Amino acid sequence: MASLGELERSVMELLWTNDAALTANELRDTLAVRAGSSRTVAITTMLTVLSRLERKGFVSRSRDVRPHRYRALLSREEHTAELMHEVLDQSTDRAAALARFVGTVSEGEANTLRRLLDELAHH
Amino acid sequence: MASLGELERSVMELLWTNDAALTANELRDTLAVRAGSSRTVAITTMLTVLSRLERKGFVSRSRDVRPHRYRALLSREEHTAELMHEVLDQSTDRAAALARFVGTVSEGEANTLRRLLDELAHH
DNA sequence: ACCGTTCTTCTACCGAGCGTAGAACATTCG
DNA sequence: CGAATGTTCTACGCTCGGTAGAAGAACGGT
Repeated sequence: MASLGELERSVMELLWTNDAALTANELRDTLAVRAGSSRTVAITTMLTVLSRLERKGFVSRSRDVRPHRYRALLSREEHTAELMHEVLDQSTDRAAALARFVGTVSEGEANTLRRLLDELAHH
Repeated sequence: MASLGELERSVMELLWTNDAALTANELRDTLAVRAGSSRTVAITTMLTVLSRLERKGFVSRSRDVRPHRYRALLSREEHTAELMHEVLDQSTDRAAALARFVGTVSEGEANTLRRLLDELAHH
């Protein structure tokens, strides 16, 4: 389960909230603004992080344009769902784990799940 | 989200499948047997790992007996459920994330979820 | 075609976390 | 008490993530 560092995570957050593919400089600047200049990194730092994210399979890079543009390979929701599956896969008794999980969700979230499963049943 | 290393994880696996509280030596020996002697660590290594797991809040240690005995604070299923919640908490749109999750679950698991939610509704 | 500017890659350092275990200290038992 | 057993202290090496400079590549204007 490839994990993310703090800066890597911040970058993914930006990519997840921006549908368009962004450049390293756009990401760098947006990050600086969003985090109140407490997060102003060198452009090379941003590029290193993006390369690592690419290697880990979190972002894709358009090499045919200059400057290169990056975007998230999965949406934030897809990513979350994937992580939930990975976590669940570590369990030996999936049903038991699901039971614990369901047992600790809020009433509202339980209803959300019921509705989702209902829709699923009706294709 | 405190994460676990490979050896730490192996130790937790042993503790999760053993209801009784175990000693460092018992864990060391069991580990050696289970992993076909490819995983024979020094007893001090085991003790270090257990101390770290204690600090991280994964195991409790009985200091009043000698040798000390260790056991998992959460069951494997509780741990899995907790991780699922942590993952879900990282999402901005929980319902959307749940939708993705439910959408990628097997038919059998969907039925398990329906049954669990049903039981939940009937207190 | 040239040169300055912009962009990318290469290389490297640091700190933290984990696997690893020896040395030294503490406790128990015969 | 002394030997055996158990625990803590300290420390080293490795990998990973944050960080960025130096060097190389490509572009844009004249």
